Amino acid sequence: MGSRWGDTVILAAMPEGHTIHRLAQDLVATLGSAPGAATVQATSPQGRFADGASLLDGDRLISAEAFGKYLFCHFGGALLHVHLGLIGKFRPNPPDVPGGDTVRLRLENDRIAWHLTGPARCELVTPDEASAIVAGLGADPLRPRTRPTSLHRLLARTAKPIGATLLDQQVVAGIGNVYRAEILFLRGIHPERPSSSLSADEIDGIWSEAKRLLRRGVRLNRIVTTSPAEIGRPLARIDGDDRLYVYHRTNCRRCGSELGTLEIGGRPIQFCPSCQPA
DNA sequence: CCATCATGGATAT
DNA sequence: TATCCCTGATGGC
Repeated sequence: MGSRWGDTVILAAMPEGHTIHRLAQDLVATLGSAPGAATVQATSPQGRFADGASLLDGDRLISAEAFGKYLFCHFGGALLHVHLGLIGKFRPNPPDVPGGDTVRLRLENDRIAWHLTGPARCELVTPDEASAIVAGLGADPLRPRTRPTSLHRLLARTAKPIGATLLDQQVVAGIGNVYRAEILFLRGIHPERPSSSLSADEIDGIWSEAKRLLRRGVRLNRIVTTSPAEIGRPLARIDGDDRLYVYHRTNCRRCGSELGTLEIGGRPIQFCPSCQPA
């Protein structure tokens, strides 16, 4: 269930790039400081980020930004880096909800309390350390004015399957296991195709599809890749089994064919043998 | 109650 | 390639 914040229901979103970009927006909107606005109280109910939290306590959140799945929160006097990993969550609560013993970091003002649980990373970093993290990432389709130039170059250079390179954050940042499967489905590309065999048009297609789907993910705060026309319902009302074409399904949502499953890039991917011929 | 699994990634071998 | 790390929903007993 989502928690309610104003008119917006904020769902417990799943951590691919859209989740992190949406978090950056929501954190600034709810905790961010207009000049003279209230400061943030920071604690670590779990205790594992006690030093960092005490350093942030009483500071102001100036801005927050996402690069792929990496989140950076710029406070007045410190820079917080958060990576949710597979199971991490950063959830909004009413301010009277206390943090439980799994809450690594609690950021609170008079209106809201954000609870960070299960992060792969929660640390204070220097600007140089943050730059080094960002420098190691491929192009992020959710970043403004970003072009797929490096994507073309990196794919041309490797015969590794496209299903593997799309998961590699050094090649393209923000795509995870769900979007990988859905993007390749929508572009009709078999996941085992060697990256270097893709045409320029196919790479541009992957890029624009990623941009479209991830942007939609930010807007909805969840992953929906099916089209309203195909499902026969408005986007906001597409849910459950109808949200995806192939990921974690046994049959193709479009043509009904039995899906294949392969382990590529160390993780399982479903594909439609009919819609994505080899 | 317990085991399993998940939309991720760093680190060891 | 294998192992480990975090949490919590789920399903089997």
